[in-house]
Amino acid sequence: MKELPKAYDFRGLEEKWYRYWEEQGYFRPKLDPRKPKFCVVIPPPNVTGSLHIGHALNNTIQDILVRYRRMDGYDVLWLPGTDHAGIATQNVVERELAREGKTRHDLGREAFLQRVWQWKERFGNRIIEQLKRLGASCDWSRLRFTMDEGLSRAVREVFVRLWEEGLIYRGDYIINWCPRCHTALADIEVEHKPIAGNLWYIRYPLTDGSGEVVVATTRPETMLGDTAVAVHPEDERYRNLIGRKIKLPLIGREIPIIADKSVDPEFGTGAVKVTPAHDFADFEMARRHNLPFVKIMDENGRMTEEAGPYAGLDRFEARKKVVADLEAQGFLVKTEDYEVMLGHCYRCDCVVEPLLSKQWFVRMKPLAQPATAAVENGFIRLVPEQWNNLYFDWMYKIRDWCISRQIWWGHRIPAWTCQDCGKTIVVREDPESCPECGSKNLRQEEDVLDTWFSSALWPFSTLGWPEKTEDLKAFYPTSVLVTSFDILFFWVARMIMMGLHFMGNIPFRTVYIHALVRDEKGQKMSKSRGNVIDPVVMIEKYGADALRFTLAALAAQGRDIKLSESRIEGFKHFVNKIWNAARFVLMNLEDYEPRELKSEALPLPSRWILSRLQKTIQKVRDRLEAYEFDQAALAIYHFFWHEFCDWYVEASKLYLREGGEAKRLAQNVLLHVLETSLRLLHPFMPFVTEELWQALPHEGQSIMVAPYPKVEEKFVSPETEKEMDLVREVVVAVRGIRADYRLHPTRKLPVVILTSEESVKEVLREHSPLIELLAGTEALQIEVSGERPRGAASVVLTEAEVFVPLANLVDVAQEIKRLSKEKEKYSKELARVRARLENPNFIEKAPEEVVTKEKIRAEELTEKLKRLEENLERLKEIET
RNA sequence: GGGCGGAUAGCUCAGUGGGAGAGCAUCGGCCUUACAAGCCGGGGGUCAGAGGUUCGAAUCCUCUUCCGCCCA
Repeated sequence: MKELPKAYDFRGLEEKWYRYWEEQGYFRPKLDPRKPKFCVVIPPPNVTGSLHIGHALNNTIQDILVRYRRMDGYDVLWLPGTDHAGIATQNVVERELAREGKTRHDLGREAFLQRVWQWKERFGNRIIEQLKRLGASCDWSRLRFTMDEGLSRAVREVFVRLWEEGLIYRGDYIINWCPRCHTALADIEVEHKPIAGNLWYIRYPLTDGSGEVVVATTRPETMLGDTAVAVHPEDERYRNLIGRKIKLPLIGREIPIIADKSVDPEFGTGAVKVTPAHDFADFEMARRHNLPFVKIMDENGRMTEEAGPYAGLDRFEARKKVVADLEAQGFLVKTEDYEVMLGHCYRCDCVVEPLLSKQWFVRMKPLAQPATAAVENGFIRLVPEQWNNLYFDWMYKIRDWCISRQIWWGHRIPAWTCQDCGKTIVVREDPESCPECGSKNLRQEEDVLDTWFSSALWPFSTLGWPEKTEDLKAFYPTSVLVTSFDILFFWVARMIMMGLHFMGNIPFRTVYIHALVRDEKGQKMSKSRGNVIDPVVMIEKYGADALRFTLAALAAQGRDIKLSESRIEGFKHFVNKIWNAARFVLMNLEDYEPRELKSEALPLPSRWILSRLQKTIQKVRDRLEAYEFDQAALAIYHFFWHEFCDWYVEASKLYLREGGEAKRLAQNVLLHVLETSLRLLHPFMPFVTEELWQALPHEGQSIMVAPYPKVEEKFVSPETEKEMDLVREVVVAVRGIRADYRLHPTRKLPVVILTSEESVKEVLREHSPLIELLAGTEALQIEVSGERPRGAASVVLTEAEVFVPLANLVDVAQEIKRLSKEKEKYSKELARVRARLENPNFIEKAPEEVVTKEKIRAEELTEKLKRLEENLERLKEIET
C-alpha cells in the first residue's frame, strides 16, 4: 500500500479527476429505458457573467442532487447552458465600443451584432470553465445558448403561436422606460428605492378667476402634460368644484376637475394633478375618464415640443426651471421635504421613466391561471413551501408582460408591417410578400424580445422542442429546478406558464428555492461594498471540496447564508481529517485480506460503528430527499469525525496491534466504513473522495458511478449502541478525572468500577482492554457491590461508579467541592421531576410513556444521588 | 401602508408540546507515530419582553419591541 502525504493537497488533483470523469463520459445520460430518469436544467448564467458565490451555491446544490441520483441508479441529465442576457451583454459591448470612441449606431445593426457574437465567442465561456472547477457534473455535450439556432426556432414558434392565439398584442401603453439603456422594461425589472425628494404645492387657478385648487406633486415638470386635476368624489372640500375648469400655469391649457375614487384624500391637499402619459395611475385614470394623453418627454428623457418653452431640456433641468418659473410667477405655495419611492433600472440603476409608447405585450391572465393551479394543486411543489404565498400573491395580481425591448442584441420580433396596406405579418418563416396585398415592401419590427421570453422556454427548448426529440421524451418534465427566490417571477413562474401552455405539462415537479449568500455581517455582497467572496479564489485557496461542503452545511432552509472565509477554512480542516483517516487506514492495510462482515464475529466497537453507519446513511438519504442539505452534510460530518475518527479509529488500534484474525477483521471494518463514508460524501466533496477511493482497494472505475450507500439492516443494533455507550461513558469519566487532576495523558491510572448489575460488569470486563487503551488505565477492577476505595476521585454514572484511587494525589477538599456541585445539579433535577410526578394532573393527563419515562428518571436520579452522597461521606471521613 | 421571515451560548445557527443542543470561538492539559489543519477535558443560556392556552411552552395563540426582505 502506498503511503499518502501527511496533509491533503488538492492542487492538481481536481483538474485530474474532472478530466477523467469527462473523458469517461460519466456526465452523459445513458438513455437506458430501464432506468428511472432524473433531469435538472441549469439556471443559465449570463454569458457576460463570472462565477459569484450565489452561482457557487446554486450549482453546488444541483451537483449534490445530481451526483446523488446518478450514484443511486438514475439515468441523469444535468443540462447546462448560458443566457444571452440582452441588455447586460449589449451594455458590455457598447462600453467596449465607447473606449474606441464609437457607438453601436456608428457600426449599424448587422455589424454590431457580429461584434457581440465575437465577444461571446471570446469571453462567453468563462463561467462554464468556472463551473467545471467547482466540479459541476453537467453534460457539456448538450450545452445550449438562448440565442443558438434551436432555441431561436423555439422562440419564434412560441411567439407566432401566441400571436395566432391572440395572447400577444401590440399597443400604446404606459411602460417603464430606461433612458440610459434606451429600452422598455417589464414591471419586475424595476427596483423601487426610497429617494429623498420634495413635495411641491402648486396653485392651479380656476378659469373663471373665482378661485384656485392647490395640488401637491413630487414631479412638478410633468405638470406640462397634465390633462386634468382629480379629487376624491366624496371629498367635501372639493365637491362643488367637480366639473369646473382650470387654467394650467405656465402654458395656459384648460383642463377639467374630475372625481375619481383612486385619489387619496390624505395625500397632500387631496387634489392631484393627472398626467396620463407619464404616470401609471394617471394612465389608468385617463382611460376611465377619456382624458387626452400629452407626451411631454421623449425616449432620451428630454422634453418634447409639447412642453412648449421647455422643449429640449433634460428632465432634471426641466424640473428646476419649472419650479423656478412657478415660484417667480407666484404659483408655488410651498415646498416640503418628502421621501419618494423611485423606480430604478435593475441593469443600470438609473431612474426609470413611466412613458407612453408602442410596445408588444403577452396577455398573462389566461397563462397565469393554470400556472397558479399547478402549484395550488400540488403538481409543482415549492420547497420551502413558505414561498407559495408570494407566488400566489404575484400570480393573482399579475399584469400583462411587456416583452419588447428597444435594443439590438436578442431575438428580433418576427413581425413585419406591410408598407403599402399596413397589415401586420407574424410568421414562422421570413415573408417575401404581404399575404394581403402582395406587396414586397415589408418592414420588420426593430425591437427584440425580453431575454426572459427565451428563458421561459428553457426546460423544453433545451431538450430540442419544437422537434420531438428523444431527450424531450425522456426528460420532460424535468425533476427539480434549483434557484433563488429573486427570479421566482422573472423566470420560474414564466417557465411554468409556458411549459403548461406549450408542452401541456409542468416543466418540473419541484422547485427548490435556496438562500441568498450574504457576507458575515448579513449584508448583500457587492463590488461597491468590497465584501465579495470570490468562489474561484476560495477554490484556489481551500479547494473546491471545502467550498462546496461549506455552502451545503450552511444551506439551512428559509434563512440567508452568512458566509465568511473562516467558515470555508474550518471545513477545509474536515477535508483534511478525512484525508488523514484514510491515510491511517492505508498505513494499516498490511496483510489485508477481504472478509465478509458478520456482526456476530465482530467485537463491540466494530458492531457499534457499523450500526452507527447505517443510522447515518438513513439520515443522509432522508435529509437529501427533504432538500435539507445542511442536515445531510452535518450528519456525515458528525459521524465521520466524532464517531468514526474519535472512537472507532482509536479502538481499532487495539485489534490492529493484536494481529491475526482480529487485525484482519478490523482492517475490513475500517475499510468498509471508510469506503462507504466516501461514497456517502461524494456528492458533497467529489474530488477528495475520488482521490481516496482510488487509493483504496475498490471495485469499479470511479466513485462517481459507484452505488450510493444503502442501509444494511443486519448491522443495525440498538443493543450494541447501548453497550458501547456504557463503555464510552466509563472512558469519558476517567478522562474527566485525569483532566481535573492534571494527570499526564501517558500516565496509566488504576481504576475501580462498581456496579450493581452483573450484566454491566460482564460488558465492562469483556471490554476492559478497550477501556484501558482509550482511557489510559491499568489494573482495571470491576466489582458488583464491592467496597469503595478510600481516597479516590469518583464519577457516578447511571449504571456504574468509576473510582480512580489516588490516595496521595487526591485533593480531598477539591474532590468534595466537585462532588457537591454534581450533587446540587442532580438534586435540582430530581426536585423538578418529583414535582411533576406529584402533580395528579400530570399522572392523569400526560401520555403514559411520558409518565413512565419520568418515573425511570426519578429512580435513576435517586440512585445516583445516593451514591454521590455515600462517596461524599467517604471523603469527609478522610478529611477529618 | 400591506405581506412574509427572524430574535436560542461570544459568533453562526439546529431544535416546533414532554430531560436546552451543534459548529466555530474561548479556557485548561497534551507534539499519545492518521491528523497541532490535531487529541483530551471544561466553562458559558431567566430560549427578545408581556400576557394567554396546557398537567407541561424555546416550541401553540395574542400583543409589544427590535432586525431583515418583498410589494404598494
